[in-house]
Amino acid sequence: MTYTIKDVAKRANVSIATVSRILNNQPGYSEKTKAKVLEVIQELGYQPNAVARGLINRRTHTIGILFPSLSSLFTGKLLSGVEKIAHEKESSVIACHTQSQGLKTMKYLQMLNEKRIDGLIFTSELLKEEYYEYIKKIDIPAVLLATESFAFPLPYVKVNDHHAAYSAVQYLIKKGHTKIGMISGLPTDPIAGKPRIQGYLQALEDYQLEVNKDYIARGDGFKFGEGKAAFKQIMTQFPDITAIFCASDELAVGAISQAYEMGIRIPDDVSIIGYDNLQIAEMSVPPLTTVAQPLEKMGETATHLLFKMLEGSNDVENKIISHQIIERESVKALETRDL
Amino acid sequence: MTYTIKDVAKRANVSIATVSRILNNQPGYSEKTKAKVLEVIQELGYQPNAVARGLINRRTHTIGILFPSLSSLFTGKLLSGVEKIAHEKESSVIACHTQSQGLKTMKYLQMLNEKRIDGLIFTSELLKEEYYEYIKKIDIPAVLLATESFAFPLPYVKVNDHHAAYSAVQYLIKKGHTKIGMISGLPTDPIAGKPRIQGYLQALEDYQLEVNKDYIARGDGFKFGEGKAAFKQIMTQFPDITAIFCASDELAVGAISQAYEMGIRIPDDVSIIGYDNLQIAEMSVPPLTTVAQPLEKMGETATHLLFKMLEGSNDVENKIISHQIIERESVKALETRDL
DNA sequence: TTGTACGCGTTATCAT
DNA sequence: ATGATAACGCGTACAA
Repeated sequence: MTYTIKDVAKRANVSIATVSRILNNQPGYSEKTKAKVLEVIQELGYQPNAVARGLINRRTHTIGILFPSLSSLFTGKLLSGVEKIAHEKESSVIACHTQSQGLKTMKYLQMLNEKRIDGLIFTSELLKEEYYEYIKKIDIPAVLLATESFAFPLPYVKVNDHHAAYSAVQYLIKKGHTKIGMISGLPTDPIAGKPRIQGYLQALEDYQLEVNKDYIARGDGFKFGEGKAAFKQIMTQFPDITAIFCASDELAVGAISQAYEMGIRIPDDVSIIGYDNLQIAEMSVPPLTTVAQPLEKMGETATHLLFKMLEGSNDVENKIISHQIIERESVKALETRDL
Repeated sequence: MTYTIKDVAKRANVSIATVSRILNNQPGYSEKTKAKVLEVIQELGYQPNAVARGLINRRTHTIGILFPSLSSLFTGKLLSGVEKIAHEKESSVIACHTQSQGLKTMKYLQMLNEKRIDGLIFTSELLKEEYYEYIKKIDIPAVLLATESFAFPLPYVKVNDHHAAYSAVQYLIKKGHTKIGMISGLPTDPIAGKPRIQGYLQALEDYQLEVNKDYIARGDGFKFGEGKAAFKQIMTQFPDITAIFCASDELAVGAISQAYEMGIRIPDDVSIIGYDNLQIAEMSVPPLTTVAQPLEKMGETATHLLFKMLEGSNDVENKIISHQIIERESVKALETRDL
């Protein structure tokens, strides 16, 4: 049996209005009736119906979050941060899995709209016009997480990919490397592809190192298998490369794995630096040096931002989260250079 | 602007009853009015309010899922499978993060109850009496995923841990190993601790191998760091051990990592077999041989089971999912034995 | 301090 | 084939 506010009212010999007031601690009752009502609530184990509340308050205390993949190593941390803050704000989070498909994404957006979520977090991929138009049409607060949009004005929280990539390559250079390759994502990916490639290029230029476009092996994504393939390709073509910047930790671990198969020693023969600092970074053999995105913190920040919007704040600003080099053992110093 | 059924009705010159009928394709209108109404719906971009629907239908098309951790490698796959089926069933899933804390868990349970979720999935940890009593009290369909309860009658889906552990050790034995250690979780953990230890013990016994309780190094959990520590301990104490069964892939990868630090070669000096088959298993160097739990499939199965319960089916049965040895490169054959 | 009654957006029952 | 209208469980103006 699940009780309603009416049951409580009847049993406590008061009106539902009084019960409601007590529940929402608004003024208008004596301490005595309050005590009585609370007692009855306790007794019955009454729990307010959030659905009814949502209907009348126009607030469901639920937010939605869209991920291209739910099972990637990346997603967990993000979700964890988001859920943490949402929970602090008395809200819950509906996790959706778009598989990067436009159709699925639109369906999820619709479903979330029908459920009247309070706000939306969109993660890790490009915001298509179709999505933006819909979000705008249903007029719901939304923030971008681990992605950004150049075309549409939605606030975002992410690291500066260009800068982070630059830092990684700079680190390699300061360790004395001069022949530096890269395993990248798709250059057509404006979020995680191109900016990292450009950061890499920029660093080489700034330090007057040879830039050879063929030093960049492109994966179709950021996955392990692609890292393996790319490493093989790059190392057979340019065996004199001494260090590689990988655009993701999965790519980097793939490279390490491939190196092992090829009998190439990391970091003795070639140094590897990754990007992300996922759990696998510390678990790899050797442990992976990488530039960290603080994913959990990013999730928290995005959620704080979203709630600020919900509370009607007007100073919603994009947040660039600072990245950081995590030194482990996959990079070897050559003759060190002072720069 | 977000429209209601009233707006549609007015604009189409029909009653809200008719609109509702069309929306739920129930009989009682002409093709002509149907067309007209659909047209208006299109025009306005009307989307039914699921909150109002939930209130009257007593069905929210939302299920809740409780995880001890949201960011573990384990969780993602499980969630992915659950979400997939839920989505097929036109439902969404609220992900909760209990941190294995009783208080938090109870709070989540309450919140989910207030939101009037249709069903609940409880994962990866022991179902306390308090939880069960509450679930029973609010009278909501629930299934256990990657865990089971000996004390309380909730259906579960998981692999047979005892059997899976047995298989792993048997595999080692068939590869010719006779001095086999184990890195385990807590023996007091009735779900993932004890059964795996007993499976290990049983296999040794069945094949008349020496069982030495000290060959078991206990972690406080199943994490990477614990794997490292346990490996160090076990190998310094018993350097003649040739193979180790690890109760999780994280533990196994920790062992491999530690081996690397100690200059012990895997699998040449010692063989390692893991448990889970997470993504890290294929990524490790060398790639990890392990006994696979099909996590995604388990998530799917649990969700199917839950929906069966929702639909009032009475043949809800526990599902034991079959495990499977995934051969990779972390186990070396000694003189092979025919057994 | 307290209660009545309307409305939130639907579905469903009963008329017509 | 269609329309009024009463729920669903709650919050809140208004009245008392």
